[in-house]
Amino acid sequence: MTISENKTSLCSGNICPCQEKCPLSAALEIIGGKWKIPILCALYNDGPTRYNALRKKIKGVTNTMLASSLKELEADGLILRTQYNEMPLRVEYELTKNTNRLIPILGSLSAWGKDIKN
Amino acid sequence: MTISENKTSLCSGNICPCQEKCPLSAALEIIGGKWKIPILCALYNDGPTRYNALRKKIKGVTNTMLASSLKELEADGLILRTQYNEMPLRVEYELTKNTNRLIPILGSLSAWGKDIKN
DNA sequence: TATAGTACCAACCTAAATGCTTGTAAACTA
DNA sequence: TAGTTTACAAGCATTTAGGTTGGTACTATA
Repeated sequence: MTISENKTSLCSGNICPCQEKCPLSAALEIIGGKWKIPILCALYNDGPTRYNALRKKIKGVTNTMLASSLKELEADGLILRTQYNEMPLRVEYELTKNTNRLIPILGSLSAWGKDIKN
Repeated sequence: MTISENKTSLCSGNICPCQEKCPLSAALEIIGGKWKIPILCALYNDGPTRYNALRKKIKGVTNTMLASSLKELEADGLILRTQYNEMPLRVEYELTKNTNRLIPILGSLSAWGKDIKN
């Protein structure tokens, strides 16, 4: 019945639609939400950036959303938080190596999203 | 001030974080939501599939969600709906060419999502 | 002492996404 | 003619994401 073809697996062994989390859905959840991509893009474009500088660059974001999104991105290993105990306090955020491997994939997605509009 | 480097642009001209929609965010919105990826995976794995077959394969999906997700995917050009006026009515859904170009990108995302867990 | 800057947190509320239940049309089948 | 199957749709409830407001702790500078 089921013919085993040499297709690219989207779920690495598990067949989607899966009950347990597949890595694809996991990845999309990590970068999902309204502010994650703008944050990643800002850090990608400008390198290490301070909290308030991010607030100014990302139009419309609130303290609540920026702080919680940064926390989640840090917990997921996508960004690195470095605190300098100066006065006043300085905190810088930057992309990690994991995220740099993600960038070209997002680039492809962006190109696909551009094409599909035509 | 701004040094023009030869980085991959994620937003094709516009600099994220952007006020207007960038193609990357557009792409993520199209494939976002709880059921879009399971639907695409099911159609990718099994080819043209009927409505009720999708319901059985995708565990936990409701009629409301399946019907509305299919409609959105069709409106966005990701799936093709074909109706056969037999008795009883038969409707089949399948991926379009646009979606087939998306598959390898999702494969990369999946691989990245798998790696990041370690 | 007063003011201002930095990096956040917490409580509350709204709006959007998702879920549940029931209903319907069309056409065969017994 | 009643029942069955298929592919949905409408209405309402619930859950979750996101937004608003206001505040904290620390320290420097005037």
